[in-house]
Amino acid sequence: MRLSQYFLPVLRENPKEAEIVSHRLMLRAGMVQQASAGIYSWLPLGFRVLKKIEQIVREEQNAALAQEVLMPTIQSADLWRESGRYDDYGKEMLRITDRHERDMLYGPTNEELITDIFRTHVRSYRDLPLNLYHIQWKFRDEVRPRFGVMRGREFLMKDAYSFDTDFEAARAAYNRMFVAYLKTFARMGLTAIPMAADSGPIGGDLSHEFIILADTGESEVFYHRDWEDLTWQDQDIDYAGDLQPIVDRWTNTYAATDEMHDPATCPVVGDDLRRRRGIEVGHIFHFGTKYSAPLGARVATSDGHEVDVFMGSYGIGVSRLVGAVIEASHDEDGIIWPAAVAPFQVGVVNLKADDATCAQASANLHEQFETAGVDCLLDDRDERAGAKLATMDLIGLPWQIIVGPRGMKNGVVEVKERATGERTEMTPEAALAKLTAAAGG
RNA sequence: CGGGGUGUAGCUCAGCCUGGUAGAGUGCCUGCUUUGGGAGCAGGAUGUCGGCGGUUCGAGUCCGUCCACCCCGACCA
Repeated sequence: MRLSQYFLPVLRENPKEAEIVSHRLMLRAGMVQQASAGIYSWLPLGFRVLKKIEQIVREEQNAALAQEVLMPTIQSADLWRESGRYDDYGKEMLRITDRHERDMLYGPTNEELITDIFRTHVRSYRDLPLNLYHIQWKFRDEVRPRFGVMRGREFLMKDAYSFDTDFEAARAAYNRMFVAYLKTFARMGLTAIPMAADSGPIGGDLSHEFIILADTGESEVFYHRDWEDLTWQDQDIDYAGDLQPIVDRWTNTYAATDEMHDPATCPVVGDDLRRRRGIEVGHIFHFGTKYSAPLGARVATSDGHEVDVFMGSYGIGVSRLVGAVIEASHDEDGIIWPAAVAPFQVGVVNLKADDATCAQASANLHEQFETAGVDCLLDDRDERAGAKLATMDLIGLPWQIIVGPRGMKNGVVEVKERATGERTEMTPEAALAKLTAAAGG
């Protein structure tokens, strides 16, 4: 993509409505535009990142034996009356009336709909286990939306729902999602710490929030310092096998949100106990028959009984993650995208647009990256060098190739790694080879 | 939902107290000079001063009312 043709409305100054860093940077980098409070349009750069994150989530859900469906944003109130939640759910639920005066709502969540799908089609234990997920926009009419896309009213979310005949099978389903979440966040370059969460009486120990650490996080978290050395080692997971050992390994070390943390009973003391802020990016929990019972979602067991199906639900805040990644990865010059979610892998900067040698060399590099399947943004605008470099730092592509007349005299370009600022001179061919390899192309 | 605040050019803001021709910086357009970290000079375009009502000879400015947005708290993926 050539920047001269790309819609990237960057701002030099901070819009005043944005307080926290991810919100500021997303507006300045031309990723989103607020449409109204807590509701955003996604511009090309932001949309690319959103889709990258969504795709990673999708791939890991599929790998973990979940199947993708798509449920609507607008739901009928009838199902919610059946589950008893129509009156319970407060003003966060956006209620709508259609032309026939029927009560409708913009879904804040999908337990009712998915349970309806299940009860309509599934009658036997032989059809289980089953896990259905979708990635869809939701709406919660928060009193006070803030933090940009991290706490919007409209947000893109993945939620999965598992169905099992008994608690032990439900635990296995829970474990599959637990491990899938570890893999998902690790792929995005994030360390997400699973923290025991309050699930009420039904869930037992089967409720975890996945929290990434960031100083601007919304909530306070406590954890053993061993977490700082615990990183996910990529490995092939057999989702049909027993995942309990992996889950145990990732739950044995203390970590808790402030609601769950009790200094009186906390097993970690002194320097070992770390206290920081975090952002919740995922939440998984088992809720048993809470919805299956009122909605009549039952299956026949092998011995001919009928049981209310055991369910769990597993959410990931996809649009929130865009902001969360930035909170976790930026500096004073702008965003620093982890490669896996970067909108482009490489930015080629032609410092001098009217220099034939530079123009040729940068255009060649751009074309060769595209041919190699590496997303590349070529800054071919007739701008000052400083402005172009500042823009490139702001939008945070993992690698920059700086092509200028000074280097071209010696046949070299400069390769800059955004995260470290480290610059190396090399020939364009070497730069191409290095970054194509780095991008896994 | 309680408390506080802000709406003036694409963006950041001054002007309002004390009513009298709509401003600055940046961005944008044109030209020239520049060209390795947001350049210099010259010229140019841009506003229903958030909406409605009122007071006044006259309202961006005073009064009323509505709306939008932001911040703190409570609440939440």
